Amino acid sequence: MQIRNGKAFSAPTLDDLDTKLIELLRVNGRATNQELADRLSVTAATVSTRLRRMEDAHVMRVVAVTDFSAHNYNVLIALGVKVQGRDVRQVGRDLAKLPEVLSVNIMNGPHELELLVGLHDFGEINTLLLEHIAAIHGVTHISPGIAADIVKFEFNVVPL
Amino acid sequence: MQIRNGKAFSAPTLDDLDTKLIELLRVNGRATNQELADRLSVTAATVSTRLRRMEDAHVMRVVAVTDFSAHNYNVLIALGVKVQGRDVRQVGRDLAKLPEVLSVNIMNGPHELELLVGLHDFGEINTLLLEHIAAIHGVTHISPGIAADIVKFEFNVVPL
DNA sequence: ATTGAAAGGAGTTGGAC
DNA sequence: GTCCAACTCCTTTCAAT
Repeated sequence: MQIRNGKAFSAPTLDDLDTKLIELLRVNGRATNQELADRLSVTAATVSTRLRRMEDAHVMRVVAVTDFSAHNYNVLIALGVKVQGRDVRQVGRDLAKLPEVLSVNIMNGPHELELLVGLHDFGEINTLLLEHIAAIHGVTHISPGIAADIVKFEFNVVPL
Repeated sequence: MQIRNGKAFSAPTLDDLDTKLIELLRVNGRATNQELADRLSVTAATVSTRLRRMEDAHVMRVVAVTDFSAHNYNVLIALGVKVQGRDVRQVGRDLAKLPEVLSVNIMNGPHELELLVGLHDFGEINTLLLEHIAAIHGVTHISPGIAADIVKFEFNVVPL
């Protein structure tokens, strides 16, 4: 359970049909209601109702995703960031606004924040670190150099 | 440039219209072609052509994403994993198959792999660590306990 | 909660610019 | 590459079960 708009909010239970709809939309988010209906042996009207219900309940959303190459992100780097004198979460949100920053995790470790950043080339690393990240209030230390490669990036599970 | 099906493959350049279409589909992936067309002052036929072209070129995809709560992932944990005697990438792929594992990054640091895992509750942590992760060939050490919280999880940039 | 039918709306294709 | 127009197909609504 979570709080949304100041009210307690429970996600409705997903039955078999809901789950199967999500599964199909994961493969093709622009499949027509009719196509989904045919595949699951229900009517398009039912699909329409179910999808609306899930979207309204913020259980599922259909969105466009793009390839790394479409953004020309050829270099992927993980960064540890130390924070002092400011709320960690707030610093994290500031960092998250940078377009190069793909993910921001708050950690209980030597570095309060851990970032995954995408760059067009290695030449950008200094600009990014010095001008963009180090410039943010509260950031006291950056540990770069730990090049990362992504094996799995589960975009199907996101906070909405 | 990348290699796909044994052939050199260059993503087509995205012009203004393509970019704006993606932007709109990021907000609502099930917007109708007509709606997109109206907003961008072109015809639905043009939108149809552009979307097909981008999907065929694997530049963009529209997919369903679900909320953490829909999966009942209430606990989020980052894990460092040490690997010995086996290819790191291969171990990473094995770990990626576990449903709890949301992301797998290959790192050049003390831990060769870094995972982000989702759990239904803290009680699951022992099962996950001992029975699922430690059981994978090549895994020699796990550093748990660094609880994580996600500020940003950029699902809009994924390998397709 | 699902259905069926009907009316309005949307998608695609081919030909012209 | 975009548009127009026509045809086909889809979406939504509402009464009924």
